[in-house]
Amino acid sequence: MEPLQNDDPAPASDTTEAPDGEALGKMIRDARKAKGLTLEDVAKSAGIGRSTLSKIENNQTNASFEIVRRLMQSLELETPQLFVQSAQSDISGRRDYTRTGHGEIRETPTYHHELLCNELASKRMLPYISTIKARDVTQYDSWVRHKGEEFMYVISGELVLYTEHYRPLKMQAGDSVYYDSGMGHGCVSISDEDAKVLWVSLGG
Amino acid sequence: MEPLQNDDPAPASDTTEAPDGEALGKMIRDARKAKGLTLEDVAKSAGIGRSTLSKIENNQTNASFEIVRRLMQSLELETPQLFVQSAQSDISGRRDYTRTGHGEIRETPTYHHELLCNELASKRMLPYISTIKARDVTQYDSWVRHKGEEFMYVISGELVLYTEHYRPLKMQAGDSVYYDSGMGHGCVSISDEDAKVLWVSLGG
DNA sequence: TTTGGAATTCCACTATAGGAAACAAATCTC
DNA sequence: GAGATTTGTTTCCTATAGTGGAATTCCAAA
Repeated sequence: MEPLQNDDPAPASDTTEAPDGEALGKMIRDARKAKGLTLEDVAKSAGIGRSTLSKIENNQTNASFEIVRRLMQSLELETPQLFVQSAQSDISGRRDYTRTGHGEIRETPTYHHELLCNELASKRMLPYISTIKARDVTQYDSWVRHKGEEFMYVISGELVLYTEHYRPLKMQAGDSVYYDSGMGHGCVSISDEDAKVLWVSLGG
Repeated sequence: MEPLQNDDPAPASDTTEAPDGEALGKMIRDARKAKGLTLEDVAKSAGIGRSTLSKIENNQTNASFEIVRRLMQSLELETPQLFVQSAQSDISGRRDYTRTGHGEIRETPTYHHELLCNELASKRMLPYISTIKARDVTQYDSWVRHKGEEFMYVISGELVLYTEHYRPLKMQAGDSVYYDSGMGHGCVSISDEDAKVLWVSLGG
């Protein structure tokens, strides 16, 4: 399995094999870090000792299957916002969230993101649904850039997609758009209800 | 939102929670039997002792991750298959509201595809909307394989996604799933209305 | 039934996984 | 800045995973 920050174009092997000793530790550490959890947090959640977890992450031990299984559960069951951290590596310029303690992630006043898959390390596309607060224009002058491509589909609501190179695009439920996400982009809801948007992002 | 796999309140033993060795041993044994191999064959191939393998298959030991990994390789089991019952499945999806248990149907439909972007040559992802004819089961015995990954989001209707390696997955509007499209897959609408599905496909 | 290969159990033994606690290194308070 | 607190690493030590070998049971075919 690949690290969480899979910037690389990936070998696209269709058969995923179990991570070898080295990859396993890194994968677990990445996942934990991505959620802002401490060794103790995860260890306790998985019902193991934090020293054990430390050794596993550093590949100093050959963990039992049961332990690995519990760790996977613990790391994937928590908050679904795991992706925010991993996607952050692609975003240059601005963070759209602020971290509090213990893996909780506070969304911005404007956006609320919800990841649509887990086991990010093994996936190349990143699908998520964003709720865009109604008529919130607090960030409409700043946009996001992250190398790669992005597909967007409006589930509900009405919004305007602002981009760096094109004129703003008014969109309604059912509309969709495909663009290079290296180009600055951002959304503003223009109706009274929050807009719900499905995004599928592909890193460059 | 909850993971799709967790929508089955009833038998936690089989679906969601790790059957704690029970399933692991059985899975390995089944795989071995399916190939007509003896304990010795597999043990030697995986570089472990016969007695060890016997214990693992009978859930009399908590095997190490490394051992399980080697067994997997020997038996040509892929990670998703291995973890499908213990950890999160590789088919990971989310639903946006609760509902009751699901049936298991293995049928396929007729599709009508609608591309959501043009200039395909310059794009890596392929987004399109498919209308799946209501209760059309004409192709129930054939599925599609194409190297790469695929994300699917149900816009409306009710359908079952059946795949080569996993149990059929009942899905409703708002549900989504991410899977390796090299694995055989197909859909069938199970309600009276045509199902509308958004697909984003990424070639290998 | 007999028979021969396959599977399970038992045994003594070694290596090590995993936990507790000590330790170190940051980070936070006042 | 000193002390307290938190996070991660590194000792130990015990429990057990994993081993080959041999005895025993299982099981299907002759």
